[in-house]
Amino acid sequence: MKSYIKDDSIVFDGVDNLNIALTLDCGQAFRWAQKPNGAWHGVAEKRAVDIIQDGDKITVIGDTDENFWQTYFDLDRDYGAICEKLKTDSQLRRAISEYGGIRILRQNTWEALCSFIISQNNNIPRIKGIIERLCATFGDYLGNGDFSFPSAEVLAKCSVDDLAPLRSGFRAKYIIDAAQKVAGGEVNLHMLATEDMDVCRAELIKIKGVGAKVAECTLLYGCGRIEAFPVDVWVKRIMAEMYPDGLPECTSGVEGIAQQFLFHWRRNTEII
DNA sequence: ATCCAGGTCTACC
DNA sequence: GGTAGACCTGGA
Repeated sequence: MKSYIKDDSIVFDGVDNLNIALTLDCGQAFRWAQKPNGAWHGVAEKRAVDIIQDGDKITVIGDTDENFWQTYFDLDRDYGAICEKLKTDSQLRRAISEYGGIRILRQNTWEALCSFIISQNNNIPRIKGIIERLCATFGDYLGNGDFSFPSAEVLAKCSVDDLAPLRSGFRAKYIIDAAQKVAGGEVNLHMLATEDMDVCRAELIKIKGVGAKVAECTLLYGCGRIEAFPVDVWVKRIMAEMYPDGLPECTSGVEGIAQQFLFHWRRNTEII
């Protein structure tokens, strides 16, 4: 793969194992939407961009920080090798044959934590709406109708009443507790990329409204921890139906990537 | 109207 | 230590 800057865009040419539509619209990020012209528009941290895919060529329009987007799309990880290993299992082989272009995004940790707190006992359209209102109300205006994701410091100063416009329901108090603990240093997000997984889980669960599932999603989508394994109702079904004796050995160390393929396959396939 | 949505907290065994 | 029930909101 090579990458280069052209005007206000970055071009990644020769990208393997990346399907932009699948990756941006598979429930791991909530701020991307496809425009009528086919481009994917969204904001990551303070960067509002359009993204276009043409075969193995990805163009990021509106930003020129190659390193940021290379990391965001996890382009330094060898998904080809990981998928080969996972295909040892026949059911994963089927899932990968249909959803092989999904990559795990390396999103900002706070943004992922906050987003998955909002996701609990909720549905995707409403999750997106709440996050949109969160950014529009408390984020910085970036122009063209886009807003940055608000910092923990800003939200730590808010009350439950301040968050009323979000219509996030009982989750408002959880967002504030997370913001206060992160901004105040009681919860250290920086350690989550490298510390022992059980230490990381314990750190995140200090936050009210963060249980095993949200903690695991934060580690997987917000810290690059591909060994994290979020278990929700769908994954519970998968485990009961397909892996009653536990995950196959080939998923060891990359459980989160395996989970993403299986989750998507199970949700989108009628017949088991 | 009633149920449900990529869960978690609380109360009680 | 483990598990029913409640929980904001809005679309089906």
